[in-house]
Amino acid sequence: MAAARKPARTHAIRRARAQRVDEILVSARDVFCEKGYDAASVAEIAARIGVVEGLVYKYFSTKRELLLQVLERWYDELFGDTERALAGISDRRARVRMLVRHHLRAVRDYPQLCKLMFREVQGESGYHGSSLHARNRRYTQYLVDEIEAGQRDGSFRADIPPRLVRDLVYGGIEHATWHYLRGRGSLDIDRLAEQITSLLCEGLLPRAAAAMSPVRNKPR
Amino acid sequence: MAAARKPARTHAIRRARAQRVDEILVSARDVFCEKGYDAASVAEIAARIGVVEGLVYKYFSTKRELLLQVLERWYDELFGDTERALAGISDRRARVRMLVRHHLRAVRDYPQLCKLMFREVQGESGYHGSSLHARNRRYTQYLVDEIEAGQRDGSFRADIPPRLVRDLVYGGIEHATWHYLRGRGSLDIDRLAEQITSLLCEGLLPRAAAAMSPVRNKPR
Amino acid sequence: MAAARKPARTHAIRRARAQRVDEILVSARDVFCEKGYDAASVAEIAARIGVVEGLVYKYFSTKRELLLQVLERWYDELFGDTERALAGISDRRARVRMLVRHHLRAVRDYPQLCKLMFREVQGESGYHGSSLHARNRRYTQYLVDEIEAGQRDGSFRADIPPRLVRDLVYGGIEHATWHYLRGRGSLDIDRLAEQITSLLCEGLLPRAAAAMSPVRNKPR
Amino acid sequence: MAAARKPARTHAIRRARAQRVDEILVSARDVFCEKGYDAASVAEIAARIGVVEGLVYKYFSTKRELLLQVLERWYDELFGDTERALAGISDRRARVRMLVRHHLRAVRDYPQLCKLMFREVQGESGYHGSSLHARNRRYTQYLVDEIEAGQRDGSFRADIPPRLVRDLVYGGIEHATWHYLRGRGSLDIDRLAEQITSLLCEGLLPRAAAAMSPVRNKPR
DNA sequence: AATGAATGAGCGTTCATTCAT
DNA sequence: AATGAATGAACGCTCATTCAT
Repeated sequence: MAAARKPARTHAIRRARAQRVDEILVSARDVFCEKGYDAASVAEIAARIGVVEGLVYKYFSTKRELLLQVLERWYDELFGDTERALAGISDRRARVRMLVRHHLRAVRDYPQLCKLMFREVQGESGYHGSSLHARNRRYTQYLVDEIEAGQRDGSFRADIPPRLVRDLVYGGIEHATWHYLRGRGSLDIDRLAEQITSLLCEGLLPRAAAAMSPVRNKPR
Repeated sequence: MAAARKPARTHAIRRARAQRVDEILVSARDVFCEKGYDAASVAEIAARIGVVEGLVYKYFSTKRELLLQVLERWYDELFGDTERALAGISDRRARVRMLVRHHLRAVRDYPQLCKLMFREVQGESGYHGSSLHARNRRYTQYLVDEIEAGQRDGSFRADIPPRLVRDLVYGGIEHATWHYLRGRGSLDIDRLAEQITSLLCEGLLPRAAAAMSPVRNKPR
Repeated sequence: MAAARKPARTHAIRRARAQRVDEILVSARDVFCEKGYDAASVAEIAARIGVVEGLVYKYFSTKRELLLQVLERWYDELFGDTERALAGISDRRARVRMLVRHHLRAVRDYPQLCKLMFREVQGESGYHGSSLHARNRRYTQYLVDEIEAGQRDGSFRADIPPRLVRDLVYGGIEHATWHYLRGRGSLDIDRLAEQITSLLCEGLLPRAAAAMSPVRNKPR
Repeated sequence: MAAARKPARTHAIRRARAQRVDEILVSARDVFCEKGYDAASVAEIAARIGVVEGLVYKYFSTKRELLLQVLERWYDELFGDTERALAGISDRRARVRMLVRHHLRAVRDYPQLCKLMFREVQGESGYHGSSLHARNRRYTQYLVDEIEAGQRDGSFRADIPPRLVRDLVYGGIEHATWHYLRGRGSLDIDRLAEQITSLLCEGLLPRAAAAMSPVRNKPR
């Protein structure tokens, strides 16, 4: 009888375990977002879900591991969103705008997670080649792919490295969001997405088109 | 009552106040850059110049004050460079390129100082209105001024907020530098400056000109 | 980012929370009494019970909190003693003598706790209205009540503020104990209690009685 | 010529030295009073008179020495005041009242100096037998002498140790002043002096007089 | 699976004191 | 006589991590 029940029990345990992991990750995300990595304490992460510090270490070997998994989960959510959003859009510029818009939304919703990525994880030893790194590359690759495709079919000029465009977009959004969030204005995502897309896409027009109206500087 | 403190015995080489302050600031800049603010310890900053922790506090009231002054010095150096570089250039696009180029150089030399500004200082209470804030505004204002002047004389389209351009430039450079420094390629500052300038300036062309050649997306 | 902390290896004997709290409070009381508040170090309080500094902070948020709780416990012990001692005594003078006697004993046993109250706690911001303040009021009120009752029923003169009597008793005992403890004589509590009581109660005779035999000073 | 000037110069130097000592002691008294001993820093004491920490150590070997000398000076001032005040008063009770009144004034004017004596100095090793101890004994002896004289000539009962009276007075005043200073009421020195004197002196009536009207306690 | 007592290393900061100049 | 640079030993407090129960 005991043998017969085993699979069910194992399954239940596995489910319980998964739930705990979820709980902890949600709590960790909240605390990391509110306080940043250093100021967040494992004690608080545990306390918020009514458990004890030690238990967290049953599921995650270190505080850092916890941070990494929080961020991995976040990327995994973003992937789904992004792919659903791109589906059915074929116009290049519209696709770019959609990617920009999605990232803006992501940053608005969890600005701190972005910060954590950039502040605490990237560039630390061990990041390069990690599964988080892979997710980050995959995430930003959507935009790079779009630019490259445009360059291949001639709708974008080819003398700008696609990765530079990616950096301007993600770096720019980081700064822009920061300023808006801390500043007086609210963040108008659609407007901002259009402005960024417009600015970059028109800058990316092939020279032939751009050459027709060179920048003429007035004397100062 | 506090226990009586015991006397000092051996002394490091005496230095004039200003020299020590300089030494400490240089050491602090190095350590902050290598480890970030939190992980940097005042003890290490002191040890690197063969001095005892307490002495640092004779010249700087807190660790944070030390960070702030490191950053202020950095800005002060940048101002001189920037103004010398702009002098004598009147062509708008050349001025923009120069600003981009200078910032690229600054970030390449001390990529972490940017990060410190962005991560540790901006948005913390007390930053707004501080002399560091003033320096930061002044520094980033160079570019904003250039864009606004272009918008006023009609050489730049007016439907893009100048501050967005600034954010794309500074945020983008931060990401680009970061990627290049950590990645495989070396950083070709002149080339990168030209690419960024070209991309943005052409994206900033007045609509009338741009409207003549709308982006036509090829089907994927 | 903070450097990773290294693990613990050897552990002191585990104790139930309440027991540890007790142990710590006893140790704290001893060290505070021996050295005073400032010179007492949390490290020593911990070391005396074979425990590490940090553990103290698991149970008490600050050193000051520790002091406060030591004093609260002391008052709580005193209340029990005092009330048991007063029960069944109805003679006013006997009640006063009992209160004096009890305080003398308290001060003899822990002369420094009085001092700590008076020096470190009273008059500090946050004391007024605290639970320690409440205990202090309750404790000294016993005597004030007795004096007031005597004034109401005419057995004590009414032109002396009861609080002055209280101050003379508690302040006087503090000094007297101090001198005796540090001086040559031992502290004969019963005798001293009788002397103080006699001195004050007879000084509290209604004017009518005292007026009959005014103090006649001999010329010097 | 140089030889001839020597005495004058020596004298000038001695004067200058004495002035410095005075300056430092005044500054030290102020800072000790404002902050207490531990919280006072030698740096601040020096800064207030526009000199440098090191100079203080030219004149006083330690911070503690500074405290001791501040207190000695204070006692020396009090002696003069007290003796001038007592001169010409022969009535015993009036003399007691005057002593009480003078101490009340001293405590009102420099309550912190009293505190320092009691908190930081008395009972510390080295106090016993020190010149400060001598001054303290001399100061409180005035009152003890008065009581003893009264006991000798029969105007005070002899079964109360004069030192107990002294402790009640000085301890009581400490508490009373503390309460009044921190409390709502202002300190009416003359009234308080009269109340204390009256309470104690009438309590000190020879048994014969007091025995005529024993305290009759009403049943509670 | 969960608890929670315990560790230990570290950090920012203060300050009495010394001594070269 | 005066300066002020430098020391060094604490101290209060925090927290990731371990492990007995």
